[in-house]
Amino acid sequence: MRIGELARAAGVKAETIRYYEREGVLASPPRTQANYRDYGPEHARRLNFIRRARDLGFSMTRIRDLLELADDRSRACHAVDTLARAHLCEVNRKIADLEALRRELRRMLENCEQGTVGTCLIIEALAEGTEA
Amino acid sequence: MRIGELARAAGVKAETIRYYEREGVLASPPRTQANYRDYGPEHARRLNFIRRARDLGFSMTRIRDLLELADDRSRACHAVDTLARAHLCEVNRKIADLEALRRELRRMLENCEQGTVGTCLIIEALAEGTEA
DNA sequence: ATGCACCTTGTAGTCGCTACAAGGTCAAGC
DNA sequence: GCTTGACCTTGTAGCGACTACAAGGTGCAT
Repeated sequence: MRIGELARAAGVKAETIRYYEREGVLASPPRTQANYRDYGPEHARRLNFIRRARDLGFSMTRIRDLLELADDRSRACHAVDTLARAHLCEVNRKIADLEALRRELRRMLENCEQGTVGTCLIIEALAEGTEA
Repeated sequence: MRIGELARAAGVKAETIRYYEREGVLASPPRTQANYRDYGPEHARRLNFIRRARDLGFSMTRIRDLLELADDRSRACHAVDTLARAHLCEVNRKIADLEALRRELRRMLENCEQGTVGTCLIIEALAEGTEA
């Protein structure tokens, strides 16, 4: 698979893929005789992971971290444990925040259906509550 | 409340707050006689909202959008409906992705407790599945 | 053999901050 | 009264994660 095809499949620009390679989160693929990058399904899966994780607000550093967890089959258990636990914390917080936001969006939609706009409490949904 | 105090309360730098003001997502507060910005609890709530939304991977444009939903009490119902529906979609997708990631992190932690590291399927958790 | 879509590297620009410089404000302590 | 030091002001420059563009090579179709 050439870079353009992979880019379309993952919904990113070819430049972004080359950027990920430079940054070391996506392995350099083999090259064709014409020096074109030649990707396999493994690359596609990894790229999808990176995109989704970025979309969820994880930094490149965090993602590098998660990928190391995924790659290092020989890592000691307590290291895996510590890392995974930290990530789980962040994930839980994000889910809680998103659920609060979802509740409020749904409430607004219900009000709308009944013709009463009512007050919008989107800000309040994320203003305090789940954090700290 | 002065800018430093607000910054500490929200966990951001004072520069970030001034940046949000320049960008028009946070209203210009009144000034003291010494020309210092003077914030109230309303500003704090809005700033918290912006921070959490950014952390959840929403762009400034999306946030501007959501804040307009919150601010415009006189908006027509079908406009609210369309906007809220689009946001709800994105929120649902993010929650689904995070839940997949959480399942996999939890599974790894369980394996760890039993001393068997096993294979890490973090990438697979986000590689395909919920999207499209 | 000549378009045309695609690839290559490299550099510069954008977005969302973040750090730093140069200077003004003000309460506390001498 | 005067200095010290924590805070504020504006402005400009840098960073992380892309994104766009330039200048040129590749390869298949007509």
